[in-house]
Amino acid sequence: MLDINLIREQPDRVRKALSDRQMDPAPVDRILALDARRRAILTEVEVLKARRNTGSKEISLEKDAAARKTKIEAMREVGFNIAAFDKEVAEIEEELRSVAAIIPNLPDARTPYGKDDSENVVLRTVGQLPKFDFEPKIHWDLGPELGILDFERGVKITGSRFYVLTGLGARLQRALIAYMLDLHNRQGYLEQYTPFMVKAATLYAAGQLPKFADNLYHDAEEDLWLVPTAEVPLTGLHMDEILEEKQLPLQYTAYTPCFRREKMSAGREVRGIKRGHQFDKVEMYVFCKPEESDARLEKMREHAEATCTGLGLTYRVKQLCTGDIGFGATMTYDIEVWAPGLQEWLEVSSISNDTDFQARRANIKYRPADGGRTRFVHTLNGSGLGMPRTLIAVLENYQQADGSIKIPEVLLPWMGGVEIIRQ
RNA sequence: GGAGGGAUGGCCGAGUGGCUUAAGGCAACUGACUUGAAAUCAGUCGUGGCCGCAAGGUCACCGGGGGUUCGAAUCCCUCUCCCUCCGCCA
Repeated sequence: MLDINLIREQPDRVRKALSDRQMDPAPVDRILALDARRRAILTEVEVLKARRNTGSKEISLEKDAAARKTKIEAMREVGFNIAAFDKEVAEIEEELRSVAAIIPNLPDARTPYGKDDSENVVLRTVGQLPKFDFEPKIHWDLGPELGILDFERGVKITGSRFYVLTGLGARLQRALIAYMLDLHNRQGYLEQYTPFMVKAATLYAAGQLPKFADNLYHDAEEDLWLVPTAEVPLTGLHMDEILEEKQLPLQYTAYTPCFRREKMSAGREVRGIKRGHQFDKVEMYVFCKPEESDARLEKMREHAEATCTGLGLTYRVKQLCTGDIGFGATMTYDIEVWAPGLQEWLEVSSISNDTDFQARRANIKYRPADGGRTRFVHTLNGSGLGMPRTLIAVLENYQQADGSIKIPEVLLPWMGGVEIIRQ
């Protein structure tokens, strides 16, 4: 949610942001019209309400029955007018909310212009592309051959795009999750275990609703939604709270499964475990003071990079362009790891500064230590790496000529003595 | 799932139709007294909208939404959450 004052005072800036994001700027004009009408009515109706307040008080003091009756009649008339205005204001505010709810955040000035993901900018590549003295296999061959990845049974019990990790495959993923959570704990993030189902208000707060309802799983009977990312419950933790400045920054990490209904075209990118309706992820999330969010974004990027470095994976850092940054984001870094089997870069992490966008929707403020007016906090989110893709990278990078997988050293503490996954 | 009881400011807690612009207490902050602190005294002490350069004015908010009324924290309907008991249950 943008500040209505900002839209009112700098509509051209908002229009430009929308067109930079390849969106229609027309809603800005609708908002301006609704806002002007709303304020005009408010000034009128408030005069009436003030009159009603004093009038009602006079009635309570009026001893003469006839005079009392006259006054009540007059006030009844005022009441009708108030009700009519109130109704109109309510309608305007509802439309204002629904239009404003689909306006994305303003891209940061440093976010490069670009029409879509093809214009994202590679900032740097860390590590060398690994060389193999054999033809590296793709994870969808490696996994089943080792008996740690079972596509057929996933399809049998649930359907297309679902798979089962078996034995050391499941354990390897659990090791990755534990490794990331422990690393983020050391980096200063407080671990959270949250519900995986949330109510609509929580999704709205994080910016997922109303715009992305199509991508979410919803239980109609209980009116609960499955989380598409831990970012949603983590944002919700402090909904409708006023924090003290000394509490900030609040840094959280959480593991959750993520559920996404996105319509995926059959035949394209369907193979393997790269993209599914259910995947696991460890997330980082920060609530901080506005003046700190710039620096926190860089810190969080470093923390995500450390995850890759620890695993010994070659990766590159991209800066997303205006046409590709997320709905609530002002600036976003993506981290992609190299998958030598697939021969492609896999997006495993996305780190964004949402500034006060989510905080407005979630109504999360803080009280400055000097006692000044409350202000909205800034929020940042970043994947500590998405699981199936990281798993792909580990399998494909650590494969050996005989088809076995060497376990990365940082994962050994959770592998129960297993150092190599063999057939 | 069934029966009953609740939800008031940071916290506790009064308040069942109009001198309530929500009593009182605690906590916090400011000042006075004090060498300093404690105690005491005085004051301040919620969030947001609208108008205004400002000072200030005004409106709304007593879990959410709706209704009755000239007037609602208070009455009615409804939803959510919490507590007690019963049932079921990993």
